[in-house]
Amino acid sequence: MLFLMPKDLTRAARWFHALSDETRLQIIERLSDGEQCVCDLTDMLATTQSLLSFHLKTLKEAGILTDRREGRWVYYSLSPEAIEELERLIGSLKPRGRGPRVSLKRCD
Amino acid sequence: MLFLMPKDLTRAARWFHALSDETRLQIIERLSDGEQCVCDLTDMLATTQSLLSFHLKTLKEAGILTDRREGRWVYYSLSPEAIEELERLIGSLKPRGRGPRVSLKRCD
DNA sequence: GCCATTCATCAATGAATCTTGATGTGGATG
DNA sequence: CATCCACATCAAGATTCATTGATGAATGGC
Repeated sequence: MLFLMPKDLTRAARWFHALSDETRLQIIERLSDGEQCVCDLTDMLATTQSLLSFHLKTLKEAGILTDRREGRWVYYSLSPEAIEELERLIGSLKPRGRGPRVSLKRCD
Repeated sequence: MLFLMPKDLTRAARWFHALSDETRLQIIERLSDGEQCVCDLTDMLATTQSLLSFHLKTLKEAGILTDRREGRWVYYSLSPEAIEELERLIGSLKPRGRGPRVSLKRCD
């Protein structure tokens, strides 16, 4: 039986929460082509600067993005490790063929 | 450039939201060994029956679980298709190597 | 130093979500 | 039919989250 430690469960829940917003998914979409500065993301994503900053922070705190300041500008990019981690996680959610397709255990 | 249609973005956000709760992840964990009835899940997961029902509904509406009634009992199980879909989705979030590791575009 | 630009943060509002406890529903049993 | 059991649903309160608008911090140009 799979048994994620509570700490991992918490982390997983946080990750998924970070991904549970359309704007944040759009940000990730944009970043999958490479690094972008906040100013360009603002143009592309039709949000306010303040709101975008909030979403970027959410993704960064979840470990999905990293940022890099260069002069006045801040560039965000995807953290490849995080995405791999997510893939592993999803994999672990998969039904193991082992168990009977239909429960043999009766409840009465 | 990846470009998820808005409808897919919405669906993806809903999926991730369904996975963004520790109790729901525990439910999935339990179900990855096979079908379980609600009564057993209640025992395993230290929640109230009512709350568990709420979370099961959330996962079911997201398309992650299916249910099957048998007499007085209801059995829930993971929907394999949904998990595969999720894997594909995660895959699509991956940074494509194509873009420059560091943005070439200058902002001034 | 002074001002403009880029981005982050804060406070306040409203919306969505979680949680609880009570009630409802459908199946089984007698 | 009456009752019990497994589960779902509902209403109400608590909490978390998204969004807005204003302010703050850091950088660079003058």
